[in-house]
Amino acid sequence: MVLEKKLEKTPNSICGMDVSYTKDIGVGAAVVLSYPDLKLLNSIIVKDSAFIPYVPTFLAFREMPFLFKLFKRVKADLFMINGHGIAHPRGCGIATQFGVAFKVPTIGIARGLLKGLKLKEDYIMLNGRIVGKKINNFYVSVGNMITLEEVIEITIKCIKNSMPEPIKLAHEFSRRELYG
DNA sequence: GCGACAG
DNA sequence: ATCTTGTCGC
Repeated sequence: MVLEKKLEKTPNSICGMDVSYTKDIGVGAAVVLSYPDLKLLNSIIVKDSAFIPYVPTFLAFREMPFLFKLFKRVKADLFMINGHGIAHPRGCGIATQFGVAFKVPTIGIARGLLKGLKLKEDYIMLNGRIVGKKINNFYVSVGNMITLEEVIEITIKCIKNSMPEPIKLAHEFSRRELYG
C-alpha cells in the first residue's frame, strides 16, 4: 500500500536512478549524493539486455529489473526515480512501485504528463485530487513514504542548473556507459 | 488519417 | 528512450 506520510527523518543521502538504452541493451545508473550539500558519495552501473517493450503507463515492466539490481547494491535515505510516482492514471508509477516493493521513501520525477492527468495552476490533478506539481520543465510526485510538501522542498533543494542533480547525474552516468 | 501517453 | 555536428547565443 502506498504511504503518503512524512519522512521519519530528514535525509542525509539521496539516490537518483535512471536507465538509458540502445537497441536492445539497457544501462541503469544509481548515484548517491549527500543532502543537502549534494556531494557525490557513490555511483554504480548495471548493464543488461532490455527486451521488454515500453508501453505507456507500464514503464515498470521494462525498467524495474534494472532498478532492482541497482537497489540491491546501494544504500540511501531517499530515492529519486526518473518516472512518475502517484501522478499516474492508476496511481502507481514506477517510483511508487519501487517504493512500495522495497519499503523505502521515493520521489517520482518525469518530463512529461501521462494521459488523463491535468495541470491546474502548476499542480497535477487526478480525479479532482492534487497528486503532484510542475517544477521548471518537469513534474514531481510522491512515490512512497513522503508528503508532497516534502517532495517539493527536497526537489527544489536538489536543483542545480534547473534540473534535480540526482536525476541529471544518473542520466549522464548511464548514458556515458553506452556511449562516451 | 488523426492524435499521441513516463522511458 | 534512441541518433548526433555544427552552430547559435549568453
